[in-house]
Amino acid sequence: MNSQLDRIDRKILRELQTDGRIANVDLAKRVGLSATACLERVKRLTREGFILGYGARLNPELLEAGLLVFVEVLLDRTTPDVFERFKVAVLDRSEVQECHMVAGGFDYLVKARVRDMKAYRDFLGHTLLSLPGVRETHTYAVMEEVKESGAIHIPN
Amino acid sequence: MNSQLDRIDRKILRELQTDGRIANVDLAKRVGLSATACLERVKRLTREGFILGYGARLNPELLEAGLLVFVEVLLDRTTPDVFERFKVAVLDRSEVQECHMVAGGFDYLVKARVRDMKAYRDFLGHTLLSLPGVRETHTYAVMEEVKESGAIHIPN
DNA sequence: GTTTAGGCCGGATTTTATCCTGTTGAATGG
DNA sequence: CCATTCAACAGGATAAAATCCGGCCTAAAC
Repeated sequence: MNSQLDRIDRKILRELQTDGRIANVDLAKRVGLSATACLERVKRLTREGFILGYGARLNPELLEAGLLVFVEVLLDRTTPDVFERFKVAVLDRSEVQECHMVAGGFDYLVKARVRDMKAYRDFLGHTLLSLPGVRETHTYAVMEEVKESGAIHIPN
Repeated sequence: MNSQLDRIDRKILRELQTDGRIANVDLAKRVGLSATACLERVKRLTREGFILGYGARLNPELLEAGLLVFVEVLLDRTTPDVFERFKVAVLDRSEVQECHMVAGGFDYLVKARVRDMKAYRDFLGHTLLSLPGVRETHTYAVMEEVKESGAIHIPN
């Protein structure tokens, strides 16, 4: 842990990660500070880049995004610009929640949410496979989301 | 899209997903409502389960979680309770951000953030491989995070 | 020993959330 | 067709929170 963060800073980050909309007054009580001191710390943590922003957690089930899929993508490395073009395409597609370049048996791992299998077929065909340079894909449909917190662990 | 959501509801969800800490007054201006009407909608969206909560987005680079890995896990299906025990273990480990049971060539896909490769070795050895019933794992270390929004797409 | 700076607190002020009331407009039923 | 009902909204009043403003304390620097 960054030594510039003391116990209270870390507690603030944990609390805000859990409930990003907690009132500063309540947050101050939880961490044992006055509202003023607490607010100053939150501002500092934001200024220094520890806190990147805040967001609502939405329910994919109710928002026509009930099917979660992971797709491994292998590119044809002989084609110029494939990596760049793939990135641009992925950034442009709102179904894609995450895309990571990985070291290992393939090039990119894509996490996408779509309405159903039909929507996934469209996504695969119209977006992924229509890109030149995509040599191979493997799709894994999620049957059960065991853990979804996305929270970063912050030690005490 | 769920037909009970109108254009304004969807705009509210988009705004809150982007900035979960926007003041209700400002949100109301953006969506073209009075503060009262806007607040009522947010409460309804929460009551009906569209909004699950709010969270701060933290910077993993600064929080000793700079290495992102995905691990495919194949379980030994002849051992009783393997699935249940695996789930419990995964829920207990704070490095694990996500864990999904998938259909395909393996059983679980785990997303974890650790400090570095050394920490990952510990995680793999002490957590994953020490579980009885884990037959095989494949690790993919992330070299570049192309997209990380995690945002759910909400049509206009 | 004095100065300086950082972090904290409590009270004052501004801003925001929340409550309350009345209006509008659309749908319903006589 | 008109009266009734209901849902959603707006605006003002009040409660709560954020933010600002000195002042205090401590530790480090000089």
